[in-house]
Amino acid sequence: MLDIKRIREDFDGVKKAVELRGKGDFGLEEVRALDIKRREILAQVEQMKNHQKTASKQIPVLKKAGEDTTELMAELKKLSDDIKVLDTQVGETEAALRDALLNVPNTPYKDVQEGVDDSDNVELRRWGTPREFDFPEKAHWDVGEDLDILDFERAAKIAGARFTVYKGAGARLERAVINFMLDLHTEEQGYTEILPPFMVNRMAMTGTGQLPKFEEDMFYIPQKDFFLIPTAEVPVTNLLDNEILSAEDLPIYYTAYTPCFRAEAGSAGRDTRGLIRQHQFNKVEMVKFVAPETSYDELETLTANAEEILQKLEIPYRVIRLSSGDLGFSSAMTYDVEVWMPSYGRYVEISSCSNFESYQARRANIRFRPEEKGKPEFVHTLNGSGLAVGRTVAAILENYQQADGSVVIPEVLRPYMGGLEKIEA
RNA sequence: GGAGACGUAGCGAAGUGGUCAUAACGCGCCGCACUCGAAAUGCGGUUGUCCGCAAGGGCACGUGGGUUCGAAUCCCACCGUCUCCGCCA
Repeated sequence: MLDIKRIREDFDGVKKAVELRGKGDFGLEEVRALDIKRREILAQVEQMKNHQKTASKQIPVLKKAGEDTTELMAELKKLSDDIKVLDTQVGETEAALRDALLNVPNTPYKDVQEGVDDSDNVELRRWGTPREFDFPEKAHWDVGEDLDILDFERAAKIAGARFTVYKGAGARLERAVINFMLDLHTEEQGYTEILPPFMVNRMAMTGTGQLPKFEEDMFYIPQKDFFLIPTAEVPVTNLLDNEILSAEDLPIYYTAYTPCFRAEAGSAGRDTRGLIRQHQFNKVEMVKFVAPETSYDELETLTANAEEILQKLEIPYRVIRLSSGDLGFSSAMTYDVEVWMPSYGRYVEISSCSNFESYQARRANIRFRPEEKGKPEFVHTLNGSGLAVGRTVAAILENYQQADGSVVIPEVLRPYMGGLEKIEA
């Protein structure tokens, strides 16, 4: 969430920045009103508490001196009741303020171009050249089914639409991709591997910004008030919630493989075939906790770390910067990495790398001490997919397919496939 | 799931209704003194947050309620940890 002091001191600036996202009102006026109300009541009740405290301490003294305290106690009883009423008001106002604040999105970074939606996104660079096929290329779901390594029909029997069963070399390919990505991040890029819970509580979901606004996108376990994680970002970022790190601890780089669960409410009819949009998919995620002044440099290296995977897999991609209107709720700036998908005839998102600045850190209360004895400050958090595994497998199946229906295994993955060079029917 | 114990500063731990919570005591850490230097010793310092221009004040003893003039202390609920039993991979 945003700093209430910043909203207090630069209301118009914040309002203008938030409105770059379009999509109407974010309740900033309400935030301002609640903030004022809260401070008014607070000043009053704190003064009363001070009196209550001082007077209460007199009671044992007076009693010892043999004086009658009945009258004083009656007076303080009245004061105590009044304080309770005001305290309740403070609590309610504070809760309302926090709720309102949680619904205000992050302000876009200065480099983010103003825009309405994804049509205003800016392409920054391309890598590789899309392959020219000398045969009619197939979509990955056909490649997979023809090779008997993907089974969407049987997945539908046991679960429903938007699920996949991987089989044989397909299952192994998925696992190979996961291991390849994790090894690259941990052995060459300096990340520490985390294997977190796949379910989290409400507080964690609020810390990274999925709640309260996007509850309908999540799978929920009412029995325990748990949510299935929509991304490893949630458990891994919240790992450090309510902690104060020392300056030497930073930067912290974590990477984690997890399945991800998304209800995909509101995307009925979109990407209904294949691996692109599933209720459950695998992803390797990178998460960074860094000092504020370094966070935009860290975003560049984070994105480069994701790109390196596609370079090593030798699959063409491009990098775009999201416009203010396409930016995620908690993000200040986001680069998407998009992989070339022959069946789509275009680039498809495979990674999203974002700098959240202090927005998540403030929600999750993740701080560090810039100087030994100094005041704690909020860290900056970043994360990026490195990469979406199902989409990577889809891209491999499409980009590496052969005229005879087989699929050549990218060289870097062969050690993870027991030396297998090609998947054949 | 059943029974019990516990949750106070970085750690250990005291406090069981009042004028003890920047919280006894111990350890750790930082500074100073002593020393050529170190150890030992001595002295001092070691939470965060909110309101306020400031002076100053409020809050926090796992979390949330309740009782009371006053709660770390009494009561209720929840969360977590540990032990035993049951079940289970």
